[in-house]
Amino acid sequence: MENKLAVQLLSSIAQEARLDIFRLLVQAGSEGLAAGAIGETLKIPLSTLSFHLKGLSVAGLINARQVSRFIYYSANYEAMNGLLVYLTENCCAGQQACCPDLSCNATDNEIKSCKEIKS
Amino acid sequence: MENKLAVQLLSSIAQEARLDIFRLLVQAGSEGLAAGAIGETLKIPLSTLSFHLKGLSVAGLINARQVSRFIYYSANYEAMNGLLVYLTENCCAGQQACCPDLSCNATDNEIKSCKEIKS
DNA sequence: ACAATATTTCTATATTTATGGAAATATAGA
DNA sequence: TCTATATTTCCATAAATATAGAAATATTGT
Repeated sequence: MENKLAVQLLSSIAQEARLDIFRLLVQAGSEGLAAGAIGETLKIPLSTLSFHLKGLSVAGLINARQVSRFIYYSANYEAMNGLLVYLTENCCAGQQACCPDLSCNATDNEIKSCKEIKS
Repeated sequence: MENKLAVQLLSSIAQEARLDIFRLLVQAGSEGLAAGAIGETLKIPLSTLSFHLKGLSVAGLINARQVSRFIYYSANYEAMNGLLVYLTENCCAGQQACCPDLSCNATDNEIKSCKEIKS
């Protein structure tokens, strides 16, 4: 990831309504939610919501797919993970004692290991 | 963490210069860097740099400490970690197959376990 | 007290972003 | 084709943010 892309992603969630939208979608899972459902849940006027959904989409932090009349929006987990890694890269001069070690979650196997420990 | 605080933190790094500054400090470790050293490394005019350092400080993402004539800025790792957790909380409807499981890094012991696996 | 260094504040200007009502577009069912 | 539903685009206005030169402030050594 490079600076400009990261700024795009960060800008897209650096706003109260958009952060709420994004977190809702992160929690909703890959199926996502229709625009109307998002607006209803978060009580956001539709034109405003549409403006923000577009911002998140253009940045690349959420995906949209049309299902008949509905448009389902979902979190782009890859983009999110890339951003988190970018932010914490080479943390603490390589000692990495002070930040979550995201690289331990970077591959599927490592994620599995991490979860096994937890359970 | 709550929405408004997270937006504050995100806004503070949702800008090219400030993201560079923050990442430089994340990598520098807890000792931090003097303002002048940051400006020199990143080629940012001092008044602009000062404006951005203030933004990051007010948001709470970096700390400042004065050492004689120098002011050392350092990353606030707690704030950063809190933000990362907030973003990924309850990811994927609790299945957490799609995002780094930061909660496995949430405590020191868990971080240790995670690292042991990796090595 | 003076000079040198480190950093911030002041200032004006330029740019970007957010808001929500009203109208437009798109899809689907009767 | 008519109607209802879902979502977006248009628009004007309001507000927040970024830039960097010049001047001001703070600290230290002589």
